[in-house]
Amino acid sequence: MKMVDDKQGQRTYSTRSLHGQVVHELGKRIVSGALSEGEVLPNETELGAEFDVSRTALREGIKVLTAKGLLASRTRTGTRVRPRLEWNMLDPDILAWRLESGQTEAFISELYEFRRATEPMAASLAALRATDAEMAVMSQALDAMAAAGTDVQASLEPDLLFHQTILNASGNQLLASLGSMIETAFKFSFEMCASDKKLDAVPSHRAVLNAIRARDSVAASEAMFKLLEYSRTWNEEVLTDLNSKSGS
Amino acid sequence: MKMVDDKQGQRTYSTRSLHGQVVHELGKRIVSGALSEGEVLPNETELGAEFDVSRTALREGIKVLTAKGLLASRTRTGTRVRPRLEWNMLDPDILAWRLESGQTEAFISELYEFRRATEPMAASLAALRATDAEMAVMSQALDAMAAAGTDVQASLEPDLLFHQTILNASGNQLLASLGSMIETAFKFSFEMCASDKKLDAVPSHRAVLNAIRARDSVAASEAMFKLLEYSRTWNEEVLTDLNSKSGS
DNA sequence: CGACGGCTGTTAGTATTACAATGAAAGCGG
DNA sequence: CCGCTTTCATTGTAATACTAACAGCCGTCG
Repeated sequence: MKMVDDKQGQRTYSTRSLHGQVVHELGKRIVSGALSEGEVLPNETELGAEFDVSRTALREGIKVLTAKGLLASRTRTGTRVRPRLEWNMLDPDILAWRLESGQTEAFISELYEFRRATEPMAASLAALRATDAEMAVMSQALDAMAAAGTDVQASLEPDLLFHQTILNASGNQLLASLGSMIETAFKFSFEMCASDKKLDAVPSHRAVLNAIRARDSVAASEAMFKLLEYSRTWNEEVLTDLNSKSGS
Repeated sequence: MKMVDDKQGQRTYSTRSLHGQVVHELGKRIVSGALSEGEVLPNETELGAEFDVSRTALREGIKVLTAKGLLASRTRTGTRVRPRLEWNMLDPDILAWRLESGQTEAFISELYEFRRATEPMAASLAALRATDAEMAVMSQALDAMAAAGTDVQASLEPDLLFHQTILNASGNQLLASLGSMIETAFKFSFEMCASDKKLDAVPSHRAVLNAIRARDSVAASEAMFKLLEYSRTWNEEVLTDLNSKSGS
């Protein structure tokens, strides 16, 4: 029997390899602000020594972060952290790092703003374009959520599947790649679920599915909007509960 | 005197370096479908020979594409193209490659769907949060557009600035990083602008700015929505014109 | 006969070394 | 003070050697 201690998620980059470790360690430092915008990193040999990896492995790691918009290298000048505005904030790894690196509340609020903009649109498109197979998947996911009852943890996986399927069913590849964003939001909920606050997400999800089945794009959009408002409210209540408990 | 034939844009990865060339060449092949999902690439020595670069440079290129979700490497099995669903479709480079690689019409339509979801939201948030400085920038951009008149090309740069500033003013970093998406859409308009169809984008933009100035988030959202519909209609008309001209 | 388990070879991963190219900054000449 | 040259630290590229992982083969054993 094998324990999987490192829940991988959609993370594009595994932490197994050496350059992968460099990516995640440096990535977290940058996103958390330990390395601030414009700051120049030590040169490659020094940095390699610090991480105890060869220059090769280090450079591969740097290239990955460059691809995500976090770093920029130039000869003679060195490698420096690019301004936050130029980062690819929707990159799955960056989302994960932001979640792990403080400012959680503000970040979650950003996520919900973004979801409120995009997911209703996805639902409305899904109402027009979803295939029978996709609706079947959504239906099964809904059943699994119902079976999980008030066990928030157990219901998160089918919940994610439900949302991802809607995104895919929108027929818009840009919307479809927002799955990683939702997953990040769920990772947060997962940590919050110690609370005794009850959440019955099934009805709001069912409303969305029904609207899609009825090919009613307006209703689908509205139902999804309500779902998100409901979910956000729950998250905020749990959060304020936690804060009041820890406060003095 | 030097000609800059390769207009750089926001492109995260320059094509100057060798591994950069590998990134763009392989990236285009994958996005265009010349390399299809699941396909395994030749091994690193062979592929290096094909591009006439060392294994080092090739690997750095591959790492970049892996970071964007296009590739995945495993020992013994080799490097293979990941399924489209797992690509980071909002990555600036991937957007650019999609634009260059056929299916343009469908892609543009996706872009507009996405913009219709996000930009009205950004405008409504900007109405609540924009600083005086940001509104000043928007105002100047608007003036520049007006000065450009019906010269679509000249008006694109301030137009982009206008939209980017709204995204930034939303105070939401996720929304802010959609600038690259708008830029891609504009790159397309740029190519279309040979048309004799006239477009006066200034009034619709002014309406957005006025709503933001008035701190009216609902009006800002609606004005942005109308702006996008107007712009989309223009693009489609130009496109059908072109098609009817080239079609026998 | 079928399932299991070790062996083998291919492939990516890492390390080391050496050298090339770049371009910022110091130095120099006018 | 300006503009040209030279310097040289830093990233970029290459070549080579070795390590680690692991899919698939093959032989053994139940």
